[in-house]
Amino acid sequence: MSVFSFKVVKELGQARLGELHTPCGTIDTPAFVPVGTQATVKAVSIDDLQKLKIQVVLANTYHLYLRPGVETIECLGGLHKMMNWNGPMMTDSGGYQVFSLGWAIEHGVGKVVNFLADDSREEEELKRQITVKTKSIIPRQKLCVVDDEKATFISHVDGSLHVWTPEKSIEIQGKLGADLIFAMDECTSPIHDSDYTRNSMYRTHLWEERSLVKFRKLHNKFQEIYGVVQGGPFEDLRIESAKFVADNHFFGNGIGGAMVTKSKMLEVLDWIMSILPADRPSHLLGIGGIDDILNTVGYGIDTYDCAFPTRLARRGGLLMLPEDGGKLLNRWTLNVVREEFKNDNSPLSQNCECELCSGGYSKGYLHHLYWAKELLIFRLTTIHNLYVMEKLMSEIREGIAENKLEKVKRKWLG
RNA sequence: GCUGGGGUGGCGGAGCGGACAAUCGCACCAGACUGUAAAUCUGGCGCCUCACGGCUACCCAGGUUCGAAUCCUGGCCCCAGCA
Repeated sequence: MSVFSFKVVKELGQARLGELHTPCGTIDTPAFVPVGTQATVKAVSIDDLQKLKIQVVLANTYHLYLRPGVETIECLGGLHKMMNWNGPMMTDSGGYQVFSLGWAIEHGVGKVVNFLADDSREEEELKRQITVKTKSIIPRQKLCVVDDEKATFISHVDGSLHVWTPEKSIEIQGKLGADLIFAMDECTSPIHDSDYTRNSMYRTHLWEERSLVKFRKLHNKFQEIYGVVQGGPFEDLRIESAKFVADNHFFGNGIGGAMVTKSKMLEVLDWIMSILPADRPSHLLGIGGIDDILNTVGYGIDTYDCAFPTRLARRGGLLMLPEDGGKLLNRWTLNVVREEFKNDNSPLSQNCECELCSGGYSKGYLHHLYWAKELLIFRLTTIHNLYVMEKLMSEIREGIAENKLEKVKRKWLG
């Protein structure tokens, strides 16, 4: 029997409570996966992560390949040992960097387009907005170009050129040694049209086949691989891509790519989740807004990774529990950077039990730490935001277990 | 006292006759952030106005000029070197 397995413990509608078994431990799902791109969740220690009951972290293959380099990581005993994390781990394939270092720079957009993200406008209006936006973009030097064979990166570290292929990604992911790895894909831009997205999707499928071939050749029993569904916001493409992932022998279903808007994301999940094998774990790549998670667990998503909560923390954005006034309207965020907190002697929360909130730190002090660029702010706020994310996930799990997921959703979404 | 240099928006510091409400930093204010080029990025930042636009400004007082932060005269102040 494989050391890997995924067991659905309980279903509530399409939402499910699961156990994702890996050689490094079991992940209770639904779970949030903090992002530790460079083999560290920025600003916090492994001890911090363990106290926060973080179950699994995700690192980035491309970043680690550039620095410190694969050989060094092997010298240091592999990714787990190097970063002193003995729990389950994921690595991304580098496919997202085709977008973030390529299309995102060229198109001047994020994956969920900020100028479209807040509502569900008419299709025509969306297209018009995209056209307007596209015309206003100032071209900048992108750091990745892509063709069917490969992605070619200009290193953001030193400007050197790097050819990136599915085989290379899988080989390196094998050497890094994360438990759960991803097939190489191309993440497209929200601004790409259906023609580009279609061609890109076929390219991704070829890359995923190549990833699988390489992965099987490695005969590594201590890793499992996820496929990735692409297809942008287009129904026919998403369905075709979901079928592709379903038909290939992946351990898990990854769902990636341009969601364009929050409401489109739900449509996408609606199209694909019934196609993807339900006995596999499903991972929604790069999504981790509180509303996004609450709105998508009901489609059967098991794991989420996202840089947002930890990045937000470093910018002074503190996620707020519903008990402390966190709601959709304020994006569950309190920004201690703002002047109104300068002389605020009150603690952030009476309900949160994280190190920041239980440690007697006032909002005014956090405001000061931020502006004084004191490093403590990063650790405290990151711990807090991860605590809130974990609280959210544990309440979701409890909600599914006790048939009260709707109540949990109402509590958080308001 | 002599010689030389200088006084510009909260600060530092450009500009040296029109394109200057004044480059650029810093500081400050606001917004963004979703598989982390991210302790980052984008705006704003004299006064009035949602805006078009208007008003007051480059130590002070005069002057030259169609036009002055920029040139001239006088004053006040600062810095460096020499006595």
